[in-house]
Amino acid sequence: MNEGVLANTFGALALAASDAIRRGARTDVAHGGETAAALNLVGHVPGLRIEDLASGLGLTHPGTVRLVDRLVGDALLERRPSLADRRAVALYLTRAGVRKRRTLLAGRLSATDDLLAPLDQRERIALQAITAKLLRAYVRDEADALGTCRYCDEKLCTNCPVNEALAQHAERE
Amino acid sequence: MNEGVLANTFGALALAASDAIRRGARTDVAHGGETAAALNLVGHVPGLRIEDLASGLGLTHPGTVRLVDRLVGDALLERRPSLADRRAVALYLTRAGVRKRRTLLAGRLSATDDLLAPLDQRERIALQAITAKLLRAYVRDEADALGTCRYCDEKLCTNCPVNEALAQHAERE
DNA sequence: CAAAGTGTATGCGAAATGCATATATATCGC
DNA sequence: GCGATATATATGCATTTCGCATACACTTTG
Repeated sequence: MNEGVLANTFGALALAASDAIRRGARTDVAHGGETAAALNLVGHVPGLRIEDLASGLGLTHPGTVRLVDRLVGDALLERRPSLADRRAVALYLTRAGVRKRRTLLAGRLSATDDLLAPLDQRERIALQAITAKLLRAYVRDEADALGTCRYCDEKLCTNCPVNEALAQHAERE
Repeated sequence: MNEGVLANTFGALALAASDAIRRGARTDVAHGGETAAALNLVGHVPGLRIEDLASGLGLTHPGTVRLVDRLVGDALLERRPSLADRRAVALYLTRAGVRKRRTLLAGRLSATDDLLAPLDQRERIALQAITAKLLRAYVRDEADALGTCRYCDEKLCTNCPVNEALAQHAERE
């Protein structure tokens, strides 16, 4: 079998899935770009600093500051002083932010579920094994993890690479 | 196995793949957004009208007109009068556009190949079957096909849904 | 304690896109 | 065949998101 065929087909499917995820996020959050992902990441890692959020989102620091401004303006996000470093801010979801994130994650899950609906049980098991293998190989450091999993629901992630990277990070300290 | 786990992991992997594809496109084309996808679609469907390009890209018509302006400004795209309908414009790649598209497709292929590198032959065969099944179920009409396959290389697509949809469309006429 | 480094914020501008609208051509009903 | 409606493209204007350059506060290091 020609190798490129798999890469091409898989790329198309990945694009379709990511489109569906972004479409849902856009209707839920009232801001475009990476705003929804930011909300989700802060929910996953409470107390996250803006600098780390920026690297997870793949944005510049100033861009992320403005993005945080938008979410704070919507009362979904809260800046608190960081205890460890008085320069930094610790980001937390407000109660409304927590609710919004639940909506967001539910929408993403249902969109992805719809896409996967045609698969039978055998295929699901095979795809799960392949997907886990690829994701694990792809994610190398903490920034990768935050970026790749910026729309993830950590409750649905066995051996979540983000949590793993954060744990390794904590061990180093 | 909890169903959400597969959807969550697959969503993360799809996002990673789509990020990689877009990153490559961004470095190759000098314009962001859907510009690279437009270049690719016109290469796939020479003579495409702006209206159909817009639906494939998921943009409004005016947005697409401006996008075409950019590519024409770069001498990658050419507007020609449509023979069938004198209101319409038929879009074609210039020679430079053809070259650019080749670069674009090569980059996409290598990025996706890298992502899939950890898989052995058995896994590749399984993933190919699953991917083809999902893609076929997902793509319903011509607009879907243009959108989902807007970064595809039609040479690497067995039973390409775009070509199939276009063929059905031609039959209806 | 001074100097360099790090985290955040702001002024300014650029790029991509949408909405409203104008114009040319096509199609449909009568 | 002609007028009304629909369709394809284009343009003026505004908005949103984001980057670059820079300023300021705090931390770390020598």
